Amino acid sequence: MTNVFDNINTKNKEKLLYSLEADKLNFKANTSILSLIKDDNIIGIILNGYLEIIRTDHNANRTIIEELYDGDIFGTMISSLNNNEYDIITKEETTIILLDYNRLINFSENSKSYYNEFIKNLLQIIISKVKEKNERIEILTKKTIRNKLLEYFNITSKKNGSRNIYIPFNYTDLADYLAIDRSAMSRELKYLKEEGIIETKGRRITLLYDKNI
Amino acid sequence: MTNVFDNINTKNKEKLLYSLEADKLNFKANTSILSLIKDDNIIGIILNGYLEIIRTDHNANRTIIEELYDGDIFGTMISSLNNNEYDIITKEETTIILLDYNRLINFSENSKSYYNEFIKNLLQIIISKVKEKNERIEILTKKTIRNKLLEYFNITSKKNGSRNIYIPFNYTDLADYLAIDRSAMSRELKYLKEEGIIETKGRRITLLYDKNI
DNA sequence: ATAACATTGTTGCAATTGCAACAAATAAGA
DNA sequence: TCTTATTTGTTGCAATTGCAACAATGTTAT
Repeated sequence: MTNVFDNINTKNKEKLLYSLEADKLNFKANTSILSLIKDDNIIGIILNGYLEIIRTDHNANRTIIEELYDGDIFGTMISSLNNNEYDIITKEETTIILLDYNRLINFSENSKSYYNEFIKNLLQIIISKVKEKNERIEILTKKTIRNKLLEYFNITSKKNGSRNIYIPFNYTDLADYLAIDRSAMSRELKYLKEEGIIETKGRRITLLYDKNI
Repeated sequence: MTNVFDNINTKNKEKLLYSLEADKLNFKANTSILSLIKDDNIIGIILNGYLEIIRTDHNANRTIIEELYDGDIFGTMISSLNNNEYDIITKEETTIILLDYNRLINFSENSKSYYNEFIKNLLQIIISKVKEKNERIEILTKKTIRNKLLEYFNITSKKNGSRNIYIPFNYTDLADYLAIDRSAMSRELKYLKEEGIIETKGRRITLLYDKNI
């Protein structure tokens, strides 16, 4: 995974942050930092630490939407955080910096190589986010639970180059990711197993069907 | 809308394309150019003309997924085109250029200002695509047709700063965008009208409810 | 103007889904 | 280890949805 500071040495990193007038902020674990990035033009960058984007639904069920680590970026520009169901929380002591996107783009010292590296890294990170979002949309546009599951399996399987999939979250969160009811998903997984289409063992799923259905 | 060549003069544009070894290609109207961008690393740019990303479902119904004009970009990196339901078609005579993303990122003459402007423009365009995709995901994760419609209305209304919405596509395509059955959507719109929640006149919809529901 | 085509509206019906409630199995904490 | 909390499995049932089929309306081309 690309880090925004890849190919930028420590000295240049400091220079860059100084000239961008970036705010560097440190937080204890379990602090909400949502209010800091409500402005659409703010881009946050994790210098070190760990953040989660969380959704709390009307039943007070909390689900993890995204996990963010060193060098990752966040903001309303990148993830939808407008909705009052979302929050963004430090999970350990975390240092972030906040940038104004317009200032970044209109930066006067734009011939500096470290600046241009930084922009390129941003581009890389954002492109990978676009890809993730495309995948999710591809899944969400399927009309039945079965087809959502199979699309998810196909994408994951292709990405890993294996017909064995290890689900990176628990089944409750998977249902949330697929935007379907957990118990209905559980039922559908049972059918898929009974029909010999998949096999499961905990969070490991094996696809038994030929190619992509 | 940002164009990839904003702030780059014609001479530098030519230089840039030359040094990036970009292929410039011209097509008549109604030509499929999908095969040219199957490679994940290819970014296409429209120099002039007009493209559509089309989906043809199993019933041979065709829907427009995206419309792309001068200075816009496309590729599997940006829109999901893997699925064999998709195609990308010129709708008039169109000139495009194809870039290799890795070559672009590892470009040796990376101190040239036009190169860095170009990267910045790419970043801008891609960020706006991320936003669109976030919106769509926000809608698609709603569980009922009614909530999908209302979420779509809220987002559009907020974007336009008006409680009058003009739908930019026909109702058939709207259903497709929301990933719901058209006739079921039609029924739900009828209920919303009957309950005094919205009013419609052709593709103009007026929201009658307080704030966002 | 009229035919041919495309979009929108409508409805019955079957299939799918969400919801609720609870049991069983796992994991985490004291 | 024992207790508590979380996750997973299961099922009946009602609500929602997709599907199909067709009518009505609107659009385009000749």
